[in-house]
Amino acid sequence: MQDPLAEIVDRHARIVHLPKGAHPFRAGDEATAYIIVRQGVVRVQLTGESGREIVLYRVGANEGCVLTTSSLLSRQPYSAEAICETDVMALLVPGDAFHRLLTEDPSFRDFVLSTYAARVADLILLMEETAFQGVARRLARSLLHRAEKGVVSLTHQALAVEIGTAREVVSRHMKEFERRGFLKAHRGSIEIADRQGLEAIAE
Amino acid sequence: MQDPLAEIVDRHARIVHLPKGAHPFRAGDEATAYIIVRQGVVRVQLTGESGREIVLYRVGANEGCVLTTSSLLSRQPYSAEAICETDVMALLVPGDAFHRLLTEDPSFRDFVLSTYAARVADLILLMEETAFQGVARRLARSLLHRAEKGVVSLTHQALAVEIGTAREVVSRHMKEFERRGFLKAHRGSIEIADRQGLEAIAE
DNA sequence: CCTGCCTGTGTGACACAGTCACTGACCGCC
DNA sequence: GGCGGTCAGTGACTGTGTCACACAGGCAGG
Repeated sequence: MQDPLAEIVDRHARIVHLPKGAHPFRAGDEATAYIIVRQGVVRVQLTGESGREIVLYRVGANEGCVLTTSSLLSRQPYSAEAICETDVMALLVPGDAFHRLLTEDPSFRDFVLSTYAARVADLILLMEETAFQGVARRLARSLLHRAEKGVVSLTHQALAVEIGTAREVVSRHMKEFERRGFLKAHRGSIEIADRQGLEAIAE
Repeated sequence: MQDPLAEIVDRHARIVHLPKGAHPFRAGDEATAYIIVRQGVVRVQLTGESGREIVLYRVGANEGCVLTTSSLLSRQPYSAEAICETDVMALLVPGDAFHRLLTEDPSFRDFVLSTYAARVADLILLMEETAFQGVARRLARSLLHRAEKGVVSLTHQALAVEIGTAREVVSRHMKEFERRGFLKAHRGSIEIADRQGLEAIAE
């Protein structure tokens, strides 16, 4: 977010601090304010009746949230939940100010619209992956994407939520990946041993 | 779309007529104009590598298309394709005029934003259904939703695309629904015999 | 009228994915 | 060292998707 926008928003927003693990909103809540994350990361995910979950997208520093925009504009309750993956500092722009700024402030409008456009494309991509691609491929991609210095510090359960499947399914594929020498498993983390092998699975 | 908007749009748009079956856009195309359907229905759907398809949403009379908005704003190519389900009359607002109107014209902006908000919620709902719900339930809902006077004039293949599964899977469930007396099958259409039975499956 | 041909539907065999119930392995803490 | 909690592995079973093919209805041309 550019500085001129920051000034304007600051005049209408209040700052909130949320600890890691907090829920900025849950499915069924009414949207009351537009959220702009200044520091930290918020994850937005769906939960099915069976308890299975899937990550829709993340909101990082100086980004807004599509679902919040949508809920504010349509005055419908949220259909997903948000979880702070780290401690988060965020700006809340109350609903009426949000509507006013959208009308009156071109830079605020650009900000909202640009986050919207990017996320819609992401959602369609996610749809395509979950609907048409196998678990092995999605898992390999997720591992490559979330690796830092060759290590992915996530549990099987967390990876399952990441790609929208069940933990057991992830465990089975991990076992197979390990057997093929693509990675080494540890408790709570995965060490990538053959990046190219995984890339071949991910295409 | 209200009349004042119509006037303004008319000054910047050109009218196109598309026959049933035409493709307003395909995956990979660049968005060049905002589309507003005036008459008819356009279906927007994804196609996987296997050839399997899933309907994302439909654009009816006096509605705009989220994917077009997203593509125009982010200047990314389309990730899905559009198909005219009927003969269609539509307005095309060229990209530059779209951006200008978005800035200058409040009613055009409201129009674009309101279709956006509604569709995002739809997409999330679709995501939830395909990710977490069984085929029987989705199929029952689709049948109930698309029934006109107790008849659904769609082939098994078309129903499969509707809910994002394979034709054979639909055929199997239909057989089971028929066995249970919920419906009677004909070639190219289905007659609903026990609405409440289907509603029980759909929950 | 018979013959193809095209579209729509039925089906069996199989692979993959998701669920359930349970076991065992590792970790930190008392 | 024992205990409880989290993390991972496994087998059995069900549901879903894919493939290959058979069959049925309708339509067109000879």
